[in-house]
Order: sequence, then C-alpha cells, then structure tokens
Amino acid sequence: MKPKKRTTIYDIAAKLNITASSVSRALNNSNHVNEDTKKLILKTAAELNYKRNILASNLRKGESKTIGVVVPRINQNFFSNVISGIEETTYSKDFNLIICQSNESHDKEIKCVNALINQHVDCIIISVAAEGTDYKHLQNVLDHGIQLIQFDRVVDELQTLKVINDNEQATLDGISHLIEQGYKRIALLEGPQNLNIFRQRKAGYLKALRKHKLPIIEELIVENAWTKELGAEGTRKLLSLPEPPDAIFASTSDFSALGVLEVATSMNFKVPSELGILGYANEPFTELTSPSITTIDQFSNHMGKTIANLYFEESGNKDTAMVPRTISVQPKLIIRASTSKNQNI
Amino acid sequence: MKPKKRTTIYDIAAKLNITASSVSRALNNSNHVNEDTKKLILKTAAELNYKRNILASNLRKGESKTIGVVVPRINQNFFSNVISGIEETTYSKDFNLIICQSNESHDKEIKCVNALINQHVDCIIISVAAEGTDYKHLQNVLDHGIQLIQFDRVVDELQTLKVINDNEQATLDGISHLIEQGYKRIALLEGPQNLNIFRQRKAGYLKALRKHKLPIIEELIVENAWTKELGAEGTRKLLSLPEPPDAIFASTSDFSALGVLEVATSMNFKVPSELGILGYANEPFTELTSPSITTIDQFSNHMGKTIANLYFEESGNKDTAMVPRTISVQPKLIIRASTSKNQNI
DNA sequence: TTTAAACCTGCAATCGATTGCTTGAATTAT
DNA sequence: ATAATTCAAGCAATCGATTGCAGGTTTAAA
Repeated sequence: MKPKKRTTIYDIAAKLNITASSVSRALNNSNHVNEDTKKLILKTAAELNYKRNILASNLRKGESKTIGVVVPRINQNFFSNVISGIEETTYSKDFNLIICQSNESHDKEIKCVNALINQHVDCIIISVAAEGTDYKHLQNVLDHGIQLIQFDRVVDELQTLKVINDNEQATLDGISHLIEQGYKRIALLEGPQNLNIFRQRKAGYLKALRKHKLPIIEELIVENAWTKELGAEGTRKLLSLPEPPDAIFASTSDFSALGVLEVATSMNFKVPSELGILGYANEPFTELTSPSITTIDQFSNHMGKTIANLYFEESGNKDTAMVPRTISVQPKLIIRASTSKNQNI
Repeated sequence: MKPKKRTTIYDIAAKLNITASSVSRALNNSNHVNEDTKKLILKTAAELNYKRNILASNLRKGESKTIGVVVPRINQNFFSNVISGIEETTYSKDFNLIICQSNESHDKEIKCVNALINQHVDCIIISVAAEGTDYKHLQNVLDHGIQLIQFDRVVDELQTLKVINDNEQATLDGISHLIEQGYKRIALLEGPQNLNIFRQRKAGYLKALRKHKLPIIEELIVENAWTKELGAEGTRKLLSLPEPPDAIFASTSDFSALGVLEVATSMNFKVPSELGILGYANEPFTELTSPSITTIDQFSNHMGKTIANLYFEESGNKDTAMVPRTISVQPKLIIRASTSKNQNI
C-alpha cells in the first residue's frame, strides 16, 4: 500500500501550462474549450492515468450520485433480486449504490439510515425491519431533503413514494383459487401484524372467505408463523384439531409453506388431496419440492427497476414538489401441484 | 425535494460565536477543546440536527472509509451470502459498502472497477466475471494504491490478497466419496477453464481418479456445462453413450446438478442406485429435491467475514508493505441421498 | 515572583473539482 | 476600417471539514 499520489487536474494543467479550469471544462466536455486543447487534455489525462476525484466533485456540486438501500437481509432471495434490479438501473445512470442490512433489527436500521444521511446520499430506498413501530428516523430522512422510497414493507403513515405489491389482491386470487379447487376449511398462518404486508395478506384472506360466503373460523388463524420452524409448529397444531383444515395458506413466506409440507407429510396428510398448501414469494425451491408448491410471484427484479426508475423520474422534475404516491406491482399466482385437488398439473 | 440547506460546522460556530475549527475538534472528540465548550457544541449540533458531510471530511482526510465489492451477480446465493458476511464486519467498523455486479460481463466489470477507483474507495473486493482473460483494470487498482482482495474466482497471476475455497481438496473428497460408494464411471461437467475455480475442480477430479487407479475417460468429460440447461444437455449426451457413466459430478454448480437430476429422471435412470449425482455450492434447494443432492458447502457467509477481516488486519499495519497471500477456507462435503448407493441416508 | 508548561482557541491553508466573472484575442458584420 | 460579437482561457471563490502553527491565557513549578 504505497500512498502513491494520484494525478489531479492540476497535474494535467501544469504539464500543459494551462489552468485547472480548462482541464475541468475539457473533462466535462464543455464547449467553452478549444477543440484541439480539449483533445490534448483528454490525451494527457489518459496518459497520466487520471481518475476524477468524485469526492471533490460531489462536494462542489452538492450532489452525491449515490443511493442508499436498507433491507432486512441482503441474502434473502426477494431482497437480493430487488437490489439486483435497482443496481441495473442505477448503474446505467452512473449512480452508486450503498447497501446496508438491518438484520430485522430496529436499532441497526436507525444506524444504517443515519449513516446514509451522513453520506449525503441523494435517495434512500428502504424496506423496514420487522421490529419497531417508531419511524422518526425515516421522517428525519425527509427533513434532510433526501428522497425516500419505501418498498414492500412500507410504513403507511409516512408521506413518501412507495412501491408495493398488491398483497391483498394477490391473496384474494390465491384463496379464491383454493376455494375453486374445492377446499373449504382454509387456515391462515399469519405474520407480525405491525408489518403492512402481513396485514394486507390477512385482509385478502378474510375478504376472499367473505366473498365466497365461507365462515371465518378463529381457530384456523395462527399468529406469527414466520419461519419454517414456526410454520411447522403451527401446522402441527392445526392438523391435530378435531376438525383440521383442508388447506393452509402460509402467508408469511414459502419457507413457512415448506414447514407445512414437511409436517403434513410426516403426519400422513396427502398433499394436495387432503391438504392444499399455498405459499408466498415464489422462492426457487417451490418448484422443486414434491409436490411443488403453489405460490405468489412478486416480480422482485422488476420491482427493483421500478423503484429506481421512480427515483429518476421524480428527481427529473425538481421544480414541482414531490407528490407522495404508491405504485402497485401486481403479483402473480403461480399454480402448482400443492393445490391441485381437482386436476393434475 | 426542497433543497433545504443542511447545517454545517460554520452554522454551529456562528451560533456559538466561535470558529469552525473548535467545532470540528469537538465533533472529533479531540482533547484540544475545553470540556464545557465541547459539551455545548455537541448539544448545539444535536439541536440543529447537524450531520457531518462525509464528502468534505473524506476529501480532506484523503480516505473514504468505503469498500467496493464487485461480484458477477448479487442475487446468486453464494455471492449474496458473502456480501452479507462482508457487510456484517464492515458495518461494525463504520465502513460503507458499495456493491456492483458485473453480470459476468468483462466490460461491465471494468467499468465498475473504474467507478470504484473514482470513488476513492479504500479497498476493492472482487470475484471476477466468467468472461475475460485480461486483467489490466485490476492491476490499475493496485497502481492507484488501493487494496485489492480477490475471492473465490481469483486471477492467480495478480499479486494480491486472496481468499478462496480449497476447490481441489473439496472435489477430491467428493469424488473419493463417490468411489467409496462404488461408482466407477464418473463423468465431469466442467466449467469455463479460464476461471481458476473450475480448473481446480477439474484437477481435483483427475487427482481423485488417479489416486484410486480409475481410468480417465475423455468422453465422460463435458465442457462448459455451466447452467441448468447446459447441465441437462450434457447429461442427455452422457446418458445416451453406449457405456453411460454411473455418476456425474456437476462441478459448476448445483443448478447444473439439478439439470442432471431432471434428465436422469426423465430418462428413467434411478438416482442414486443407477446414477450418482454430486453438485457444488450447497444451494438451499439441494436438500429439497428428491432425492436430495450431495454437494459441497462453501461457508459463504463466513468467507465474507474472513475477507473483511483480512482487509482490516492488513490496513492496521500501514508501515509494513502488503504481503500477497492466500487464505484458504476449507469447504465441506455434504452427503445426501443422491450419492448413497450403499446405504440409505 | 518569575519561568515554564499546559491548555484553548483562532487563523489560514488544504483536499480536488467546479463555475461565474473577466479579460484578451479572434472573428464577423457594418 | 471600426464596431460588435464570439470564443478561449484565466482568476478566484466555493463546497465543508480538517489540521499545523501561532497567539493568548491559565496553571504549575522553581
């Protein structure tokens, strides 16, 4: 690690006996520089292996061309796909991406957000942690004049741009599909109700039952069945009931659905004939289990692109004030074997 | 987005009738400031919702406390786990992470690396794209005095810090396991040989065969079977041979192994009794297929932490020159049903 | 009481790039 | 040939934080 000094515009200027101003203008392709000198400067810059110091440039220009992303977990399929989508768009616009993960911890989320504010990022994209009900740190982002875009797990009260899946509609579609297949006692494994997505999925579930005039049975609704283990535990209880359900909607995730499948198999319930299973998220493994699991695809990569585009669209019109709005991406029901009571798929 | 001006140290100084120097010193907890004024400054800073401008600070200090990461794909299980591991460590050290993906494109990789150099990152962590054999851009990183750490897919010739899996040993273990199970005609689906990891896996395969005195049969070695589709295609050819193999090592990935499994099933080869399958990477789905797939775990999250720690260790001793060295993480063979010819697992 | 040391605080330069303003030269129009 | 315009390039301030040096005050030591 020798601290070899990097060439600056001054080095180039000195070598060519001109001022740094001209060098800067040439490098920014301004038309206030003679074409010949511009070429000469560019050539010299290349020779000296010049790399613009973005820190200085951004400081001067008061922008950072950087977007911060905070997600619960980078290595969760849905989020890494969203990030990948965001990256594809931001890269094409020459923006940098700073990635943080909250690990579902409210405290870490706050620290990450503050770190990003310090960095003077132009925008913060966030999907909030499961913990926490207090969102001063997000209000703080807005107070600093930084664009804030929430996605997937959003805080309704905050006036920001939001990109979400239509969880309620997707669930409605999914449950309706179950009912059409002939399932009548449909259980719900629900997630923490402080997160909007889980509230919406529950709402979709209830709406579907009402729509099809099915009774809502309290004992078929299991709280907080987020992980595979909790999903399995909930399923064990459900299937031990005097009148067990004939279908289970693992609203929290496909992992939970996997737990359902494993318990069902071990308790000798036949899937899908005796028990239908509906998951959420279209994790890659859902098409590999036997039977494969019916689930809901969230178009995560596309969602990432939508988010990034939203930012650039919005930052385009600096004159008009930001209008808080929500873009809803329509998820898609992926029908597979685990819910095909009637036909073979 | 109102361009609300952010408070600077000058605002604080003006309010308290002191100079920015003192404010700066107070904020940096220097002991050259009176305790009382320090407290007052900190209090005022909090009141004014002051956030240090890292750009200015870094520009002045000539450091960025930022690490750049370039991987082929963010949303690939192995890489997102490594990134997650890196993040956990860098976060605890107050460093930022800028993430880029090359999408396996050499050109994009070069652009990403240059963008990171522009950003004045302190370190670049990279796993190179499959494309490309020319690594001037990485040499360029070193020439700029930026620490460079390669991982997994490394370029041997470059004198840098490297963190790798012992691919050869892992493969040796895997193939030996196959042989012990009684498989005798073991095929290899190999990856692009410009990548070190695939060369090493091939080397391990050959070494294992020699060690156990098995013949090396050219027609059982299939080039470039990287994806699930290519793996399937290669398998179709292999299983159509007059003397088909009795085991296939999908050295490129578990996805390729999945292709093998699907083709084998559709061609009515019984796994594992008639065909053993060995994958690589321990993707989550490998334990969900039927039969589950034997594979090799790379301890990706741990690898990420190792990489980040290596950087901080190295940056600790600025006085001594960097000694290029390689840290080898030992992967682990995960034995599952797809190779259990003898016993049931 | 005098001298030395310790302690605060301010001044001003610095990091590298950008940009409004100005000047001088070259070009065009009258 | 002279005035008007265009063009190129330089000057100097600016973005916000940091830091070596210097000046002034207070405290401790002689």
